[in-house]
Amino acid sequence: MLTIGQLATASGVPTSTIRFWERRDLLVPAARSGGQRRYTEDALAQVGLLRLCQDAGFTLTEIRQVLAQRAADPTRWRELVEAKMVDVATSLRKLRKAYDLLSHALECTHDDIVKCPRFQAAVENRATATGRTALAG
Amino acid sequence: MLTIGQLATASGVPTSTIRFWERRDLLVPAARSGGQRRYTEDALAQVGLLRLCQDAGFTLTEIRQVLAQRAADPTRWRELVEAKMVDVATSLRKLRKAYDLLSHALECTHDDIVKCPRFQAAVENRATATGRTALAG
DNA sequence: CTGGCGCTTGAACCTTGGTTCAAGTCAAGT
DNA sequence: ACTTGACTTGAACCAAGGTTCAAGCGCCAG
Repeated sequence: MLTIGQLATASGVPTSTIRFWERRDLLVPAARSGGQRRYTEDALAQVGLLRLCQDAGFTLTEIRQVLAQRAADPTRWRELVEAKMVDVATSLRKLRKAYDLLSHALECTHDDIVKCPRFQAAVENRATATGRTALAG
Repeated sequence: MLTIGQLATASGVPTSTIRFWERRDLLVPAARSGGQRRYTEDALAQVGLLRLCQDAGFTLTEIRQVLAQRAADPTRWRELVEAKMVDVATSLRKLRKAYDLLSHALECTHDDIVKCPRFQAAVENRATATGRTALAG
């Protein structure tokens, strides 16, 4: 059995965070020995799962839902995962654009980047995608 | 000349955010007419630049630095941009992994994902990459 | 018995990026 | 003159995801 400190070291997640997650119902309350938490190796996988879910862009609230419905309601679970895949794909596209724009910023010969047509196109693109209504001309 | 409301509509950035950015020295204080801010079309590009920098993952603090050194110190400016490109590339790799893992989660035949070798490999990978020291066996 | 380490708790605090609110000002229209 | 609508300010508030702190407990070594 691991203490919380050992679990923290093994998983790379601070003790403060592990307790925080338990308070937030993301981890089942650990067994106690003399008031102290004791973990099995399984907990390592649980903690790892939480970090991976975070990497995938789930908020803690979403993760709680996913976990709750993991075994209980496979249909709903798949929906949540599929929805998140769409989010991730969107983020990927945005990040790729950002990367291209950064790399262009290094190449760009315009002395002021706000005059660069490529930059202006990107702004324009973003603005139209984000609730702009008036002044469209 | 645009009022702040018109600029907000044109750029897709709320008035509250525009004022916030000005307070944070990310926008030069607008000219005033009877106490009210008045903007030229240039401001539209400035606001757009801010949003694009955010998309690229710069924090507001970083953006302030980048802007401050844009004309003043081209060398330093390139460094900041190059450093951010590295960050973005890292984020891209992580997101791709997350995406693959999500898609695998939908396919996976293991009834509990924490038993799936692919999941365990991902956890292991993440843990070793994140300051793990003890219990490496 | 005393240190000291690692654990416990709840509460307070932190950072980032804003949003909302109260109270007031300004310009235009009728 | 009065109303209306958009604007002004500083201050308070929000959400997420933690971190830090004070005060105290359990247990082992010396």
